[in-house]
Amino acid sequence: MLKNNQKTKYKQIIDAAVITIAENGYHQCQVSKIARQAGVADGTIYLYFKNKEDILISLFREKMQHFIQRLSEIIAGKNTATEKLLLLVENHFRILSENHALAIVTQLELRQTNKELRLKINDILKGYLKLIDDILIEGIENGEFDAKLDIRLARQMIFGTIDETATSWVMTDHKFDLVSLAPKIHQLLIHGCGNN
Amino acid sequence: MLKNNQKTKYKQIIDAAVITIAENGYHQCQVSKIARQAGVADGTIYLYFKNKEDILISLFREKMQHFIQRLSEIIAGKNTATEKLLLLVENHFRILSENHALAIVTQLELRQTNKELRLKINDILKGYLKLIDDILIEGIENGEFDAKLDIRLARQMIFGTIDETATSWVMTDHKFDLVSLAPKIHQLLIHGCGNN
Amino acid sequence: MLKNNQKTKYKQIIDAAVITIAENGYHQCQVSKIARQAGVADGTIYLYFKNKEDILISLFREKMQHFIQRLSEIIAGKNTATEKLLLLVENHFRILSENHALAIVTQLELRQTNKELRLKINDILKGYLKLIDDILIEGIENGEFDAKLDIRLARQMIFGTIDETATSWVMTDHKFDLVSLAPKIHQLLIHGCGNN
Amino acid sequence: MLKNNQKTKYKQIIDAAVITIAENGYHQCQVSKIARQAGVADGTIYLYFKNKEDILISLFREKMQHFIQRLSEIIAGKNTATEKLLLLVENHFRILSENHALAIVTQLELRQTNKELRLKINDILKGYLKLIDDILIEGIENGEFDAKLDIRLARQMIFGTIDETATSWVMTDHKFDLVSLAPKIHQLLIHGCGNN
DNA sequence: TATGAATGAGTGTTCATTCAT
DNA sequence: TATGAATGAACACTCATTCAT
Repeated sequence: MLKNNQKTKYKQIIDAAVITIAENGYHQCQVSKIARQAGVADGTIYLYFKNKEDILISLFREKMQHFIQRLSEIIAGKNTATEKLLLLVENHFRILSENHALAIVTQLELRQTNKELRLKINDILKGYLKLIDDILIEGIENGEFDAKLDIRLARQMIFGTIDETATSWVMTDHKFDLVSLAPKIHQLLIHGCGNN
Repeated sequence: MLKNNQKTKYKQIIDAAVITIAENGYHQCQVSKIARQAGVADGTIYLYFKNKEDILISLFREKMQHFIQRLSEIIAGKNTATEKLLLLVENHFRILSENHALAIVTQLELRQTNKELRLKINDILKGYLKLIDDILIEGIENGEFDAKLDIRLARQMIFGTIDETATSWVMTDHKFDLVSLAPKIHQLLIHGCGNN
Repeated sequence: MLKNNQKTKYKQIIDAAVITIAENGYHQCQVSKIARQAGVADGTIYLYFKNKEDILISLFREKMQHFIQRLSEIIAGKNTATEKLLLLVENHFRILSENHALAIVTQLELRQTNKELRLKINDILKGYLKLIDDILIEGIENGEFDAKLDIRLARQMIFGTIDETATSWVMTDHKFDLVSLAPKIHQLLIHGCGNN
Repeated sequence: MLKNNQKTKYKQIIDAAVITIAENGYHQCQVSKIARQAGVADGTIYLYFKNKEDILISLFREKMQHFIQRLSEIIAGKNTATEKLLLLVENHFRILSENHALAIVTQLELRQTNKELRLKINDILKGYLKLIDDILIEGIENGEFDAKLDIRLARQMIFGTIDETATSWVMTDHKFDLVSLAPKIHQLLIHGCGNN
């Protein structure tokens, strides 16, 4: 019960942080603003998080867990790596489209941080990159993908392309429909620019 | 003579900023540190730049101009879009490899800024993206690239892949040789992951 | 209890400001000096005042309130405007004499401010000028004062004379006894220089 | 010729200072602004004035000299102290009315200075106060004024009243006609508020 | 657990003055 | 005389974090 209550307030603060950062930008998001949004006192924040940076890390970890969980479930049971890749791109975009505040925070605001924090974020990101790697390995093994594929580089292409497209979408204030770009992006990732 | 001297001090401050930001990180880089590194007084900075942000913008504009200039010259006169793309990737990586401090600043530190500044940076970046677009258009016109290519998405894939790889290289403290990855990246961009 | 405590710290800072400004002069009175004198941290100042200028405005408002309050009580119940005017001059001088630091601040330091702040100060001053006007009106109505008196000009004479005398006293480092000048000043204000 | 030229540039800078201070306010009036207004280089200022404060002192001395000179000439030859006092008030107001910029500078901006500078200004002011004293002495000697008049206090009343009225006029952006107030002010100074 | 008043370290920018030319 | 590029000291204010209650 107590633990449940803690969990509630912990998530409450994280959700308040997402909203506050999205609305004010990372550098205009003071701890006191998060506290006010969460409906708790400033000091209470420090009962659940070590410091401000810890809020960010926890926020990213928490959200990325759901992200990975959801994508994993969607991908699971599909037969081809090609199809899995399409679903990954499409649903990555879908999740961001469903939560603009979160999209702003992950694509823009969370990057306005120092290298140390970026390394921690990269660490959390590994779980997501593992999803891509698994698809790539499966594709190579069953002959869908090029046997000589450099997994790391292919993963960087896939993640870099998705990320660049998503950031571009956020920078233009979500002006266009992100999800509908998935098939074309997928086509590019599988076949490249070349006239094959 | 005077103009020359001014030009010199302007560049002197910009180069000092690159070094100081790379060494200290964006948020630990005080104007006074840049001044000391440049060998001028704090106040002198403000004879050449409107404010601290203006140093960053100017730095990025100045360096990106050379970047684009150099890549343009290398690409000019090549016959195929495919070859041009390879040279673009390779020399993009080469320029970063030649100047680790600049790589740190552009890949990491310059991004720790608010949206407003990011938009200004994006504006400057457009000159570079135009280079990519021109290659894509040429490739489509002479049949090297897929006629149905979405230029914007293809450009985002190319830039996203290069950028993600470069950032990854900087985040690992330039542990591997970036330039030698160019051919494989190029292969991925042209043919994708698929087993064509 | 809380309100009481707040009130205490608010006044504590104002009193520290009076002393610090009187000792150092307005332009040499840094916020940190006021904080040190008040025995609080610099940041605490900003829990009670919007900014440095707000300290000054508040200081003047707070002191002027007591000033007016005290003069009003002394004047109340006296029968003639002439007597009231004497008491006003005498007690104006008395209050300044009792608090040299405050006298320095109001006669000299508070005037070293820009027009905008001066207008705010003038606004607060209106309460005091009203006291003078009321005396003048009463004097006219009961025949003590000239029926054709221009209230505004008479008020400016009275206030100008008191103020000039007080400033002169402060500029000479309170060398002479201010209060004992009241009867002569009063005589001048009532009868003028002329040989009536 | 050279001396003439010097004189010219000296006055040129002083006049530029009056305009610049009146337009920008004392604290927004940088030496570089005065230099630009005067059409000289910043450094040139320091060939004619010791420092910024010296510009102010010199400005006040220069203008006050003309002020006193002009008032002296107007007063000279008049037969009664009463008439002289009227002419003094009237022409004091007239000179200020003729030069709004100068009025702003002397009534408002020049007072935003520290005690040290104020003492120097007071010193220059003595020449003007002497004019008043002479009128008072003459008035006492020829029986126009009260034989028991305290010269210092009477002078403070006269100057304080003129000054307060002039400042009030400047603070209201010269909304009313200052010169036409002279007779009433004069009446007040001679006869006071009383119903004589 | 929860509060919120108090803390105090940290920095971009201005501008009077100088001095080499 | 005249210039104007260069100097560098000086300061109000913010905000993450603490701790007495």
